[in-house]
Amino acid sequence: MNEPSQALVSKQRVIVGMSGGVDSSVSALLLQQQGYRVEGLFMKNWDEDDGTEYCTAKADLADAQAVCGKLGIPLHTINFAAEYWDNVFEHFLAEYQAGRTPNPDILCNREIKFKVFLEYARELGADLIATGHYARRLDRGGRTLLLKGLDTNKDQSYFLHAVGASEFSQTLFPLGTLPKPQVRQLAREHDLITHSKKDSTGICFIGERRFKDFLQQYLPAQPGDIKTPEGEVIGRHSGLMYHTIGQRQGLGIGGVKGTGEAPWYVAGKDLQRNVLLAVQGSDHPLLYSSSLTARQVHWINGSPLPANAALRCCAKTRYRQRDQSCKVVCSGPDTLTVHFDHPQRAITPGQSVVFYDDDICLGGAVIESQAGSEV
RNA sequence: GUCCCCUUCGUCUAGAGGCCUAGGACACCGCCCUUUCACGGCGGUAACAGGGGUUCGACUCCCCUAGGGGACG
Repeated sequence: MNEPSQALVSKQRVIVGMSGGVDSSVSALLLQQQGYRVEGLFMKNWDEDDGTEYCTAKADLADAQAVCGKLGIPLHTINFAAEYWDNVFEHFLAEYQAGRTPNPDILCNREIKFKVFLEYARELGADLIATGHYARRLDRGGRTLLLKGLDTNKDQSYFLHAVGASEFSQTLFPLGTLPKPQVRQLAREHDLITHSKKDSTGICFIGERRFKDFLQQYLPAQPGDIKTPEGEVIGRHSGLMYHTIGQRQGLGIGGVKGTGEAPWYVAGKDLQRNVLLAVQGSDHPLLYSSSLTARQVHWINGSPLPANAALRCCAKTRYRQRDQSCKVVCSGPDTLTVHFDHPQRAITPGQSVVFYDDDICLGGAVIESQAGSEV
C-alpha cells in the first residue's frame, strides 16, 4: 500500500459506503484516524416486496447512524432502488430465465457501488469514496491495480473484478491489509456498536432468503424430469432455474433402487426438453471439465493477453475457490477460452471466471459454457 | 380362480426370537461456513401393513384380512 502522506490527506474528503456492518464501520474509523475528512452514506437499494420480512434495512440504518454519531461524522442516505432494479436485478432475472446462474453482486459493484454511488458521492463533494471490501488498491507506474485482500480468507476481489481502474483510482479500501478478527477488535476497542454483528450474507442489499421461494416470486416455474446420463428418469424438478451446476440439495432424490449410496448432483440442463441432468457422486466425471469459454471480458488495466498467444495465470470459477492455474486464449471478439491445468468441478454458465497474477486481480469474464461435458 | 414368494423411516434398505428403546445411506429440516448461486462441515426429525396367536420374550415363528411374481385358467 502506498498511503498518501498525512499532509496531503488532511484536506481530502472521503465518503464511506456505510452498510451498518462492522467492516464499513471500521473503514470509517480508520480513515478518520488517517486524517481524512470522513462522511458516511447509507444506501437503500431494495424496497421490501412483502411485509413478511422484518425490516433489517431499518436496523442497519440505525446501526450506521449510531456509528457515525460515535465518530462524529455526518451520514447521508440515498435510495438507488430504481437503479438497482434496472441495472442489476432485471439482468439477474433474465439470466435465470435463460437457465444460467448469475452473480448479481458482481454487477451490483459495477453498476451501483462504483457507479451511481461514486457519482453521487462526487456530487456531494467527495474527492474519494471508500468501502469495507477486503481488497487492496495499488498505484504503480501510473496505473491503479486491484489486489487481493491480505486476509486471504476474506478476500473479496472476486466481486470487484468487473469495476474499472479509473473507479478504483477514486477509491480507498481501508481494510485491505487487515485480518477480519483485527477489524472486529478495533471496533470493540472504539466502542462501535457493530463490533460483534454477524457478517451479512445473501445477495447484497437483498439479504438471506429461501432462494427458491424468492425466485418463485419473479419467475414462472416449469416442472420437468430429472434424468441420468443414461436417460433414465429418476425424479421431477419444479423448474430448471432453481438448480445450478454441481448442486446437491433440492433434487429430492433419495434411495434409488439399484444405485449406490452416494448423493446426486446437478450436472447439466437441457433447456429444450426442460430436463435436469443428474449424476451420482460428487466426483462424477461429468461434473468436471478442463476448459471453458467466457464472454463479456473485462480487464481492469487493459488486456494482458499477448496477441496470438496464451496468458498463463490463475483463475477462480466461483468465489472463495482457491486459485487454479490456467492458460487463457483470446478466441474471438469479446470471447476467451480458459484451459485449466487440472479439471474443474461444476463450471457454471452465468458465473464469472476471475483472473489473477499472484495477488493482482486482472479482470474476468462471464462463463458461457464448459467444454467437453455438454450433453 | 389352486400352490408359492414378498409388505420395515419420505426413498433404497440392514435385521435371520432376546445384542432393536430397530442400524445405515440418500432425501428433508436446522446450525456452521459464505456479501452471488452453490460445494462443504456438524447435528436433527422420521419406520417394523393391520389383527390375532405361540413363547418369559417377537421386526424376526404360526394363523387369518388389505398391495407384487408362477407352462390349468
